[in-house]
Amino acid sequence: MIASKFESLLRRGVAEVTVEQELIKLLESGKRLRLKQGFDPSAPDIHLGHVVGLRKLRQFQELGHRIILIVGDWTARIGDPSGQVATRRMLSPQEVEANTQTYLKQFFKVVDKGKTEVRWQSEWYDKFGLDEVIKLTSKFTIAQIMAREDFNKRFNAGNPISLAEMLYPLLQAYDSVVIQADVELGGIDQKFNCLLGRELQQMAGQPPQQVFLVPLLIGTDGKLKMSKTFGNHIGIDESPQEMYGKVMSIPDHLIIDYFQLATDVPDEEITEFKKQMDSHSVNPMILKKRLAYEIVAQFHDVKSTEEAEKYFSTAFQQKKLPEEIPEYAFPASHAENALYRIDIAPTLVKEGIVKSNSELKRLLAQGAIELDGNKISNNIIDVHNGAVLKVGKHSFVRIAIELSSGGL
RNA sequence: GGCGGGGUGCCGGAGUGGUUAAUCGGAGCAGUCUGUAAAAUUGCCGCCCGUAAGGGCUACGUAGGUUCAAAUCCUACCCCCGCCA
Repeated sequence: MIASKFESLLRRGVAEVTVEQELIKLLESGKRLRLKQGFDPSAPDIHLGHVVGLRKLRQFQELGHRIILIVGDWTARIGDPSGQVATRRMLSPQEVEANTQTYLKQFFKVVDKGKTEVRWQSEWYDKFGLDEVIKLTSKFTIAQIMAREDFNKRFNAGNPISLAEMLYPLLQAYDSVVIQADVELGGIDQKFNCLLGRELQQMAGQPPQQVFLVPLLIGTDGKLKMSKTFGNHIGIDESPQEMYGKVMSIPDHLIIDYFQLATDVPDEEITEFKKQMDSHSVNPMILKKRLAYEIVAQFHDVKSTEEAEKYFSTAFQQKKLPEEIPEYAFPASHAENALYRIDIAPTLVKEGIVKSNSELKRLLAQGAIELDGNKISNNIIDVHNGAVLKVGKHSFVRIAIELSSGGL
């Protein structure tokens, strides 16, 4: 039985704990635990999927434990072999540094900086000699490595696996030895690497770390795990509006998961939500708005969160214009009764609102562009200063007339 | 070292001399519907010019060549994968 004070920590938003009983013992011992979490400075932006684990880290911190954040500046060179992505290019030290700073900044939006120790793999791997590499690699067999599911799949599919990739789990495991981790936290896809850490620690005469695995959050597409590569992520550095909108666009079946994994909304309430959804006694959209609020409020202040909510309501639900519309200059040829003739194409393309003239043409043909609420089909239009263009579903542009001296 | 297979658009994957800007699927974008959900349905989906019809340019690993005409044939080179050693 889990002691009630750890119930939520060990149950909610947890995929698997190895070995649970031992972790409970550790928690109860009153010892200040060293929790390890690594990251590769190759893709610096943290998204909601990462937050699931980060929130756990924070919970541990609240219990007085210490986080050791490993900057994987060496493993980043190899590239995490999860998935079948091709070998990544090596990053320059400058890139690593820049990515790390971005990462840390975002990381500490969730995790308590004061209770975190940041360590770089280069502290130990820069000095690693070939003899040590051989020593390390000789502790494991090909069969052990091939037991890893994704390697196995790739191998059987005839896809290449470089030897360097095999080194990846070993390096990650060795990190645990160096920092003497009590617990390693990671996504469920990290299981293999984390378990290897246990083995290596035992070989080194250390008590093996407990492995705390969190589920993978499904991305906004509702199918794949959230990842920047898949373009289905909600970045924690995004604006309140973007974030709010993205949460609103997730499929209904993710709502409960998101509540559980990414918010502090109490379990009882979530259970109630689930009941309501199952019995169709609530419009899921209502629950989603609550969800969006809860999520955005974690990364932005209350005021901006409320503004984002309001923006969503006015701009999308009531189809009114949002309050803040970016303004761009449109050169006008001539004026007549305060109407200016402009060509919207150059400015829209220049500002990146549409990708190309061809793109704009398509949008026009498909009725995707509105001028003050009316669809337009031509890029040459007569407008008054301050008119608003809506391009596609998301973009609004306020027209600022710019009179050219020459005229057209 | 030997033998075999392969490099096509964002991805997967057809195509083996002209009718191919390149079948099809996925992703994406947009319209309708709606709760910026799902499902459905329609259209678009290299770039540029043109209101349009249409025209031009660039593109099938790289560089040359054959041909009126090449993603498709030839030569060289680069890269990838597998098997054998």
